[in-house]
Amino acid sequence: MQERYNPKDTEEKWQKYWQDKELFKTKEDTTSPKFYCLEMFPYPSGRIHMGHVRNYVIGDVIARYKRMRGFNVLHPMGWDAFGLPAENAAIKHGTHPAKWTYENIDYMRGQLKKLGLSYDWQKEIATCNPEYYRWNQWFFIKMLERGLVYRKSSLVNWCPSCETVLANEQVIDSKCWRCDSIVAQKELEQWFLKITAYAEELLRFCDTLTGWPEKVAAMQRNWIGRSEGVEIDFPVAGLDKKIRVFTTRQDTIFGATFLSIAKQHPIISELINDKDILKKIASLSEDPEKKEGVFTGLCAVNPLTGDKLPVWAANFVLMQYGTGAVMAVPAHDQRDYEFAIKYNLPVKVVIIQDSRIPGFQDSSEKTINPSTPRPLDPSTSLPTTQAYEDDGILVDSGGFSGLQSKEAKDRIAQFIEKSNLGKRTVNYKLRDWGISRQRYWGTPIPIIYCDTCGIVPVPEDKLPVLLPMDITITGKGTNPLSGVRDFINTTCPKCNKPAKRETDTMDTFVDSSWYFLRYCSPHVNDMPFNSGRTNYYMPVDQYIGGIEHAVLHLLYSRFFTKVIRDIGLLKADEPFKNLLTQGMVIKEGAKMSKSKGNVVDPDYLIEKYGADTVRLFCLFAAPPERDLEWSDQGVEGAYRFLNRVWTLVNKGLRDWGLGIGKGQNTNPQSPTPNLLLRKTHQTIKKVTNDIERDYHFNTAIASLMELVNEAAAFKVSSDEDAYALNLCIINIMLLISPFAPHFAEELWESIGHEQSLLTAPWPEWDEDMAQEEEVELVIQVNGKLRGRLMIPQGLDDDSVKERAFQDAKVLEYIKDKPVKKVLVVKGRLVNIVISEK
RNA sequence: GCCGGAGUGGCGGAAUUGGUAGACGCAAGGGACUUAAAAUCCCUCGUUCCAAAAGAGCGUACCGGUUCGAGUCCGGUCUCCGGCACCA
Repeated sequence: MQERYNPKDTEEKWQKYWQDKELFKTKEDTTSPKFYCLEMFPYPSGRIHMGHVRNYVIGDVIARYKRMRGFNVLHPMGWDAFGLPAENAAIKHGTHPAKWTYENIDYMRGQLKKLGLSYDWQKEIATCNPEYYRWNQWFFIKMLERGLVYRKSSLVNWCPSCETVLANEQVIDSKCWRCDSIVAQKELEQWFLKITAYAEELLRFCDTLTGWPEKVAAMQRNWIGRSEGVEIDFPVAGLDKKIRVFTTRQDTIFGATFLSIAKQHPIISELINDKDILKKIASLSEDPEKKEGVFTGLCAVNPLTGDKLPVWAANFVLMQYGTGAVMAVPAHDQRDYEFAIKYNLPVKVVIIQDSRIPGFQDSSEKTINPSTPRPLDPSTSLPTTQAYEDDGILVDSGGFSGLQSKEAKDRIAQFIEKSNLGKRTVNYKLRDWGISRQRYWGTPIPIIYCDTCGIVPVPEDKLPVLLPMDITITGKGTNPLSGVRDFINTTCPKCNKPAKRETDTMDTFVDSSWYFLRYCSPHVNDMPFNSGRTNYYMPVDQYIGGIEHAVLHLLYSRFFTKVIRDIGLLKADEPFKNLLTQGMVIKEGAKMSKSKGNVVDPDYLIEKYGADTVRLFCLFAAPPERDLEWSDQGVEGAYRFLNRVWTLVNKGLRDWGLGIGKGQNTNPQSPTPNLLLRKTHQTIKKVTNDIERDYHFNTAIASLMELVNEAAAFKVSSDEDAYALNLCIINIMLLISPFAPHFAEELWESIGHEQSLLTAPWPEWDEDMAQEEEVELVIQVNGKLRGRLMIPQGLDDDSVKERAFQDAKVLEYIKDKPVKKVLVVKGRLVNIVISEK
């Protein structure tokens, strides 16, 4: 063993060893308990960053730990390899996207290997490989057969910089998720996946995701956005036409004073001829801050009151949600209220506050502003400046007056259904997933357009539709594929006449929606995956990745899993049993980014300190779910720690013959076990429990540091001492191995092992050995700490009290004051309660 | 506005079931070794009172409550972070 710790040599040596001996190869048996450990695969952008390092190190520790615990671990890695940056690089540097992508993959694979990550590289996949993306096409056709795919023209989110469409989930704050450009709206023909068909199940199963952070499940529920209400028909006055509205507040229907409809509502083009009005409607503001409307000239009839209500086109009514029309109740909806004030429309109060409703507060002293007509404050009957949106008691509502909102909702819904005026409905905010992308570097959508037969899917046996490699990408104009004649021109599979191919490619989120299934059997060619093997490994036991995919990738994957289950290939209902969303790596309080100039280069760090130091720092500086503040000095600290362990082992080898089987426990029945031995057992227990308890590696490593500190201070003066220290150091090696694997292997070998440490089981602790014989007892007087003393473990309460009352300092506090009560918490403290006077 | 989460030394963070607040590490200060420096090792390190020690007081964003006892539980307030937001 070398005198000095030399990470570079050590790490290269063991990486080669692991590879040569195929130690990370997945076992093909399906009898032992399995553990599927998965980290979100990266986009091959060129080089890995610290966020990747943290993500993959966390996963690697879990995989290594579970292997030592005897699980059959599947721990794969691959590449989310289709995507726009490859095309941008092609435009900028004149390379082919495929070449650029595969070169990046090669470089990044090397980087991951240098981190000592224990992947089974034989399971590696890249989504841009035809062997992979043909199954995207296959799933697309299967979904088409099941009615889960359709094509329609609609307003879509258009990113002018990426020159492509984005799904709703991919628009963040009106900006493109990838490049932050402001997203525009554009009318386009698109292919959609009917994720809404699974809205109810996706929502319901959120409750079963107990291994997920509550936050992520909440975000998904929020995104799906279920709301119950009724659809009601409002006849158009004087015409045989109806406007159907959706509302969740049917209890306020008697307070409706007008209707608001979306400016794209079909009734506008159908019934309105006045060019002036049409023009005004068309030029309504797009700004969501400003409420604007135009009176259409139409009137509708409230089916419950018979009142005539003016119909307004309003810019804040969304055509995509509900029916594109709403009944406006300004007294009880803030938006309608503001709109009514602006256009001088009537306000009618039909709900008043109910003192029986929890949260009711009597507010009799309200400021009165009599200048403009306002609805009445429901509790004071005085004018107010806001709509009253809470539940309450119905007034002025015909036969429903006097009911509470909750009951009124039910009764009015019943009445509407019975009278054939409408029906109860459920609406979701979730919309179908538009997957067409007007780009080259993605999966071709397997569709053919035939003048005779129309839209024809490519037959299964003609898959894959290969992405042509012979292209030029200019970045100007349309999709590069539309210029490739050999690709576009084909024959119709039905009638054999000349036909054209679809030139759009799929959203790359399709690729990542099922890759975790492919990993289970990445080399099968007749199916997307082997069901037997996949059913054995699925669901993923631990999934690890960034919170940014809380809705996007995680929702799409859940959807795909359910569809594939319904196709009959999979048993699992949900893909990811446990989810860990790791925090960001930040420096100087901000996310690392090139523009801020605060990036840390993993290659440089590995070169300088070695991968084990980088791994250890990432794990020690914060628990995995929290943000990690990068600290160069913290890295030094991790490096120092490894050096201290190295020195400890070196000294042992030199001074007292550290090695396998060194020393005998000369007195195994000794009534006072060696203190170092006890600390060793306590540390095994602590490290194991910290890993099992939400992967709190930071405290696990802290306790290892404590043990190392004690071992370093320990003086060997007998055979028993040597035995204890020997056992302690061997356990340090085992316990540190998931965190700093090369380092542990090197030490393991240095004490005489011929087999890799990877074949060793995780150590177990002996509860008796870990037990303290004496514990420190804290004595409190009236809850304040007044003394400490050592007592034997398990001393009975009466003796504990007796000893507490022998403590001189404690007696001084008590003096002659009467003792009211004495409380004993076993093994911890005594609290003596006395009267103050 | 609604829904999550957080607030503890100079810093990152511990405190697992209501029971010794500040483990472990970083930084800082002092010392040893050295011609010197680096590395390494040892000591100090929440704050106030006191020359110091001993000791005592205060202290987990703020106010209050429950309890023998609260960083932890309850009610309210403030601040910060994340998500959603004309979704009828």
